[in-house]
Amino acid sequence: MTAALELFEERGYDATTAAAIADRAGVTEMTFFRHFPSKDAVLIADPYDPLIADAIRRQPASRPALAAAIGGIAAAWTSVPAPVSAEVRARLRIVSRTPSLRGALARNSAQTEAAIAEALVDRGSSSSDGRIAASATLGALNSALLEWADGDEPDLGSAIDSALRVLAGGAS
Amino acid sequence: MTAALELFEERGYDATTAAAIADRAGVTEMTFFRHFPSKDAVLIADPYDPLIADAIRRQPASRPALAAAIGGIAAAWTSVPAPVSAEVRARLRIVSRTPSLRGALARNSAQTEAAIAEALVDRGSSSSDGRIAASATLGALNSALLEWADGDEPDLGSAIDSALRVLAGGAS
DNA sequence: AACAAAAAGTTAGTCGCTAACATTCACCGG
DNA sequence: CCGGTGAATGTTAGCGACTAACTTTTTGTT
Repeated sequence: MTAALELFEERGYDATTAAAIADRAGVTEMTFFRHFPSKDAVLIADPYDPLIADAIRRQPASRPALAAAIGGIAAAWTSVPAPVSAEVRARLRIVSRTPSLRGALARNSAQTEAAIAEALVDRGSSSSDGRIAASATLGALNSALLEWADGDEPDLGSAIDSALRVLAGGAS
Repeated sequence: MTAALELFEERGYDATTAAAIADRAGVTEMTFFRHFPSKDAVLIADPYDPLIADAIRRQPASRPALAAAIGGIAAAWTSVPAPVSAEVRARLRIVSRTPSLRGALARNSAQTEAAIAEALVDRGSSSSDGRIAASATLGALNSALLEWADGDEPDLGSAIDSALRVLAGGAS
């Protein structure tokens, strides 16, 4: 993973072959793929799905689906410590600079999306509404995260806040 | 394109090689890639970006970003005739049944997203808010479209309506 | 009929990724 | 200290998406 991140920084993602990563790590290409299911998995991995889903389930029942998803995500992110967010940022910065990785990010978000949708259904949304709210929320969140990663502002929380503010309809 | 859609229906997307598509079309693999930049481009192509962007620019200035994006898309889709929507549906149905294509859909949406974001900025949004609202809207829209394509209900308009209703915060 | 431009073919290669099988390594009881 | 077992790693070979460089055919026009 270290080797991969170094190379991505040096030459960019697309110009880095899996073989080169393996080489720098002193390992075979096959070994690389045994540890990571794909080249993009080095950058895109988030184990936060259950946290988010739980936080959503704890949202007040009175809130509509979109608001509940928003509130849940905001709550979940408060538990992420600063050192972790620095790492997340380094990864996302590469993603934001590499158009070909946008698809990978979305594909990865599919699981998170399903988890959110399920949590919303548990709260009483229709499955259709749940899915829609989940994908809208994640779309906004990913967009805000990428922008945060690419900019200078250190605070992850405020990046998320601005995404949620827009979703809540408060932005002109 | 016809050859590709036939094969996707018969064997599924992943099980259809580019060579097989070219073969059925009576053409070389190279020729296929000269007409389509990638295998997934056969399914995912939408020339509606300018339409949507214009419709958004025509939204009342008083509306916040998200609401304007919603209203613009709804307005733009009313101009799509029924036969076109049948074709769109056939394509999207394959996308919805093929997880590996989800990323492709998102990658393709990037252009539409940029167009929407730009239109929102023209209306006075900050570029950050514009991007966020655009990606949320497209997330919701894509999600609703995929669900529509996979279901039985013929009316595309109402699928879009439900996406917009959720975005507007009216869904529990 | 001649010719320029556009489209299609040929060949060969890169890169991501997988399968099947062989090998080395690390740890653990005897 | 030995032997053995399971995990981690290596080897080879191959598929499929895609690209590059170059040649050939087709097409439309004068």
